[in-house]
Amino acid sequence: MVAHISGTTLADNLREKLVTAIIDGEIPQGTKISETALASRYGVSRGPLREAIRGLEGLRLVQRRPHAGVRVISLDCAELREIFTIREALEGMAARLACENMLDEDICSLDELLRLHESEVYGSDGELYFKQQDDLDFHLRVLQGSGNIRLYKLMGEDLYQLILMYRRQSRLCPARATLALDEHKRIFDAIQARDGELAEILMRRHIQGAYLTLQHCIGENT
Amino acid sequence: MVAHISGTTLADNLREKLVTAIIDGEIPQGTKISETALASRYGVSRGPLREAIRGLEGLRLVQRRPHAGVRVISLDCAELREIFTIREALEGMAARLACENMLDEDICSLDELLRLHESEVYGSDGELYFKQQDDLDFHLRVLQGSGNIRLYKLMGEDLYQLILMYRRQSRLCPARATLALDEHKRIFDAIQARDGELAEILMRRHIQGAYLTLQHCIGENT
DNA sequence: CGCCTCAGAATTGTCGACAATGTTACTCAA
DNA sequence: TTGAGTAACATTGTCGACAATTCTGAGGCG
Repeated sequence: MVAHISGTTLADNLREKLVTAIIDGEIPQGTKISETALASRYGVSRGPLREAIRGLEGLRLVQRRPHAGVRVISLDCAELREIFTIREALEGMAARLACENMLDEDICSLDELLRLHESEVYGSDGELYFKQQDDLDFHLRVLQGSGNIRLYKLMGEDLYQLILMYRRQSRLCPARATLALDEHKRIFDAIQARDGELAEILMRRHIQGAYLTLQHCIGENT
Repeated sequence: MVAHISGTTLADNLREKLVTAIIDGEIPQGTKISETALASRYGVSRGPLREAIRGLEGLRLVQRRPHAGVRVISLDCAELREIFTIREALEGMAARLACENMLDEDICSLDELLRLHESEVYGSDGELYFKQQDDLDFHLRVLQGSGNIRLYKLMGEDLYQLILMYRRQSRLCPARATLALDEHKRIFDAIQARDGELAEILMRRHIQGAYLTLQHCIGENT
């Protein structure tokens, strides 16, 4: 009983599954992917599988050498730094743009989101995973508010996959919930005041801070 | 007599060919791509072709609807603006990073490149096309000098394809050669002085200026 | 003991055929 | 005349088999 979701394709479904499998570490970093093995595992032929892998290649989740197979990328600290640097540039710009382009109603909605986050942080205090989702939500909202669709897709669909991969696979210790929320609020204030310059600076600092704690965390764990 | 370049693959070759075909406008914007037609045209089966198309999809050069075919994206002004905004953020960051990470010998090499460009600009004065290649060279050098490999690939391999597509397909009129060269030189000075803050600002202004002239040009031609 | 050579095996790349879906054009009734 | 319904067609998606290339390891030579 194959669950054929209409309007989609085996290769597309498979790509999504593989993305989450890699992000969750189900397929470990550095693993060489065997086409035949994966194909039989997911019950598809090698055709769709190969197309799905081409998609992963576009996301730079795997590296491919012709005639020699693909392997899942392995995340080292240098690459984490690279990704966060790119993120700093892009999300800083997104914050700046959001000041110009975000609709008043979207700003109100973002305000509500922050209040929700606040209640969660100060309400119960064992919500590490939730915190991550909240953080993601806020950043995605800002990206969306920038009005730059390509920017939104580039960050939200491509780079965030890698960041999630880091977060999931390095059991991390973000005692940063209240601090991050506070920074979010100040970024929001800048957006509400339509102060693009300030919003960009604050966002960049926020991401730098996130990187430092994450790096510190990894340094302790490895 | 098929020219099988060893160490590569039909799908990869085909992807490159299709990229240049799209960039050069050989396959017009908005065209619906027929798999069978393209496959027979390039003398390959539909398998490699489909994989190549997956690659194009990753570059966002084509859009795909399941079971309904892919079509080449069509470039409008809004998207041009989006791309240049992203470029501004990323290359600004690249310039900042280059100040920290660029080796002295690479800086010397960049200096030589600029002198070469200067001689070309003031030597013969009918070199519009050359100017574009020079501009590209400079920016790629800075990106490479940032030391951020992912940033370099993201701009150099992905986004620049789209920018080239604009440049090629809108017969443009860059009487900006000397101005751009001057800006390049000032950016170089900042890099040489290891002044990241200034280099980022100058690079961002430079790209904003390039966008304005390009936009102005398109506005006149359409 | 180390290194090179060279089959054999395993894996990747390519192809043609079949199945599933979307599109189009025609018929017929309101 | 126009609109819905439907049947034929065209296109995309999937599969299994074959070809080409790389990897592995056993054997021999220095």
